Amino acid sequence: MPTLIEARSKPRWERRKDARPQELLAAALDLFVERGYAATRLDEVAARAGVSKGTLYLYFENKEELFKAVVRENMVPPLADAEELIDTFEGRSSDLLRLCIDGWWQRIGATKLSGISKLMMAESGNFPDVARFYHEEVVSRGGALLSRIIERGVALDEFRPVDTAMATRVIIAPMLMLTMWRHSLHACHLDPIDPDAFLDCLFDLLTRGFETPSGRST
Amino acid sequence: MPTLIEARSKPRWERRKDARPQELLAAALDLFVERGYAATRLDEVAARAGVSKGTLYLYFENKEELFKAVVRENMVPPLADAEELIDTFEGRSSDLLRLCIDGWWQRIGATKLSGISKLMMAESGNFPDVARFYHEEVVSRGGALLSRIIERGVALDEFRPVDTAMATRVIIAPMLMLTMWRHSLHACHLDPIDPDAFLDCLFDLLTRGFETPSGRST
DNA sequence: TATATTGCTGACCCCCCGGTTAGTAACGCG
DNA sequence: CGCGTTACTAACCGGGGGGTCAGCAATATA
Repeated sequence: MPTLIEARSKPRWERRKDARPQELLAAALDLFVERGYAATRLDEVAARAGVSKGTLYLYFENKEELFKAVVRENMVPPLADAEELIDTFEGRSSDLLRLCIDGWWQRIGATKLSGISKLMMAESGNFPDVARFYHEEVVSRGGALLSRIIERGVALDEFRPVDTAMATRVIIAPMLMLTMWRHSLHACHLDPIDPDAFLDCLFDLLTRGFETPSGRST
Repeated sequence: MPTLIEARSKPRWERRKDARPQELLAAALDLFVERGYAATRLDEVAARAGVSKGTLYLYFENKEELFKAVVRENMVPPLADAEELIDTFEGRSSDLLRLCIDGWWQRIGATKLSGISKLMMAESGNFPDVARFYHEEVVSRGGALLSRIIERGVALDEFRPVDTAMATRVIIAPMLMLTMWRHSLHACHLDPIDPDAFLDCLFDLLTRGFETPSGRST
């Protein structure tokens, strides 16, 4: 209950047209990650951003467009950076692979952004339009990125020749799975897992599996 | 619109107390897998089982109990069989591992049952009670099962000594991930994947990664 | 055929949520 | 200070879904 003085000094709300979109996107990211796509209430997104639901609709057409904006804002930039890295990297392919895995972990896996991957795996079936968008913007680009690393390794005779598409998936699977665990059972304090140890174990397994019979790459 | 004759010969509904639970469970399994937990409508479950929603509530307390019954009916028996197999198996541990992976694929991974795993990964965060139940009944038992195989391999000097808990997860992750793909993006006709090739690739990687320096296990 | 039993129905309650809009209050400008 | 513009709010709408229950109709029994 505001006193008369507070009521005079502070308006009930402010006009901050420029700041709203970012604040709404941040609130939306938090809630999409916490609850998933379907379970996120736009009322709540607006409230967390300090505005009413009506305001949200001034800046975003609907729930789906809000989600797309969240993805574009957060998931796409790291991908672009990784593409840049691969273009310019000089050195052993296994080092490049490790660099990308660690980079992914630091910028996505370990952050709340990983919740977006989990959300898409979980709900894409119920929202095919969103799924298609996410596949184009994120999945296919991320996959292409890993494939290039493997092909680079094979071309330079650092990796034995493998089915690139399949190897890509075998690498991605445990990484995505790690985030799934952290966002599902792990979130209920069940089955805690040490991410660094897991990634070490994975990378160890991969280098042993990919290395050419002739020369060790680690 | 039933004619008079049809109306006379066929009652509008039948009393089939014994058959209802199974039919409801089958319908529920289908819909939980198709849509997920939250998005499954009990009206629709009842309709698919050929009864009204009220009838569903005669046989199951509520949505959560219905889901638990589906899990108990479908997921638990295969686990019990696998435990039996491990108890009695005599032979190389890598063969036992492959047997269990293939068995899982045939009885769960390749069937709609895999949708239950996917569903739990996707929604356990929003339904902690269900998550706890699923963890106790399925996750912990399945993990223990794999751990026993690895420990057996290490004890018989077939596998190099590894962190059992971590190795268990590294094995399970791609398997679960395979089912996730099949139920999410794959369901939208994006990124098709060949499961057998994927499992072969995984098993190949695992045997290379686990084998002792001294003797090959394949 | 008459009666008792009970498996089953379908309408109903109540809350929730995506999306809309009439009106209001903050603020720039003269 | 007063006025016009507009960013913002709050109340509202419509459809949907979990859960309930009074009553009915299918069967068992005689």
